Amino acid sequence: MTADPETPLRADARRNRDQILAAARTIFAASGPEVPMEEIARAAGVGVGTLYRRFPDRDALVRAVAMDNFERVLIDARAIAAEETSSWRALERLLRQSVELQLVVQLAMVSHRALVILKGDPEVRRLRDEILVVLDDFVRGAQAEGKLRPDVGAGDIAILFATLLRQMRAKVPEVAEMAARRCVGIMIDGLSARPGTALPGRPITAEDLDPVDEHS
Amino acid sequence: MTADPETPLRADARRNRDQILAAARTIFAASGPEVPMEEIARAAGVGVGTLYRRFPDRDALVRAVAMDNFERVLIDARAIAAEETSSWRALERLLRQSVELQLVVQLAMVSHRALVILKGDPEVRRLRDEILVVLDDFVRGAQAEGKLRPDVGAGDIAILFATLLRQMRAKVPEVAEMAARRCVGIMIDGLSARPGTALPGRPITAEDLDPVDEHS
DNA sequence: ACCGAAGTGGAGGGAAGTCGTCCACTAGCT
DNA sequence: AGCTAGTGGACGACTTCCCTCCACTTCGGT
Repeated sequence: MTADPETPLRADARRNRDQILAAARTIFAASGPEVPMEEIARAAGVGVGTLYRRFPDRDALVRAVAMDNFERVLIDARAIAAEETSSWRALERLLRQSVELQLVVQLAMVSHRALVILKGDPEVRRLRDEILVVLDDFVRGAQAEGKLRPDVGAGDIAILFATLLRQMRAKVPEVAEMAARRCVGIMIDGLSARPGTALPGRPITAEDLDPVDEHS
Repeated sequence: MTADPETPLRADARRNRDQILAAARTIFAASGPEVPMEEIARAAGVGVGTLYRRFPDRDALVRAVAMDNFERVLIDARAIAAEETSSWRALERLLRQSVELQLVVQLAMVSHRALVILKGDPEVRRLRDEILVVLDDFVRGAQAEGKLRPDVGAGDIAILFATLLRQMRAKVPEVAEMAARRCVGIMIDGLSARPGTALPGRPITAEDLDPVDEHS
């Protein structure tokens, strides 16, 4: 999707395609994979027609965005793995960076609709699994270092993040419930006092919750 | 909404009303405040007509559910406050209980649509603030006990949970972003190894992520 | 310069899904 | 037994989104 066009694709077309992908990534991240196609087109500065010319339907777009994102993350993860010597540090960096780079979408894609769309695609699957492999290395490594609690797996972390960064639409009752409990457990530990890392910014107070305005 | 009907309301009508509220709570929690009214009616075992008779429109229902939930939580919180001597323990209990009792909705209600609906209602507002007061007590108390990291506020926790239990639809860029970063920070601390609480269940692995099926 | 192919945008037909009303009918209360 | 509150679900109006279609613009090679 990002590599082998049958025909080289004209310069401006290429640019538009990228803009669409970028816009879609942002918008999907913010509002889920069900936003009107037109909104994406507008954000990308193109007409719906162009959008549909490049991506036959919504599913194709979702797939493309997913691929694009997985690729970025995978590249990041590998770069980190190469640079960092401590697995714990690597893990930490990966997670933090994921937030900044809106990995959100990527894991967040686990949004029922998107899930169904991506589920069948073997390419997406493959990429996802590669990422999980790297993540798993980090996890095991960090645990060997004694920095990461031994009772979590790569899945825990993936879920924890997917859930935190976006909602985890309840699905499989059992797993989902347990996952929720564990996340809470982890977070509670994260909250309990001890020489941990300092949090960025300032404490968010009850007042800060109010100024949640509109923009539409 | 839960207290002073103008007319006593007939026995079965009362029952239906409660069932509707219960169903709505569950469904809203699972799928957000935009689900078709009919779905709620069906889940409650009544016809749409009945639903509309009791709640003029969607907003009224959302409001009622919110009130109902806030009330429950407030009662719970106060009960806990009375029973528990340690603020940290109280906080812990409140948070865990919130998951089980689907406080979800309640904080989760912060879902754009719902937010707008509830924003204006002073009654809802009042309840919410009362809850925050109790929560704030817990927080300060737990911090005084040295059990809770001193650099978080009641807002942090509210956001952390609202976000974790349901998605936090990005809104105010600045606050939301900072909040996200802090949540991550907290979770990372929660993840770092140390004599913390044991997590329930077993580690969730990468494989566990797959069996996410449909049901529709 | 020029021209043909590639690319573009957005109006609009049509499908899907919701809302909330309306009313014939049922079941509580006295 | 009778009166009235309460019930359910069919239904028409409406909204929202999808994606096609095609007249028009732009690119890029000669």
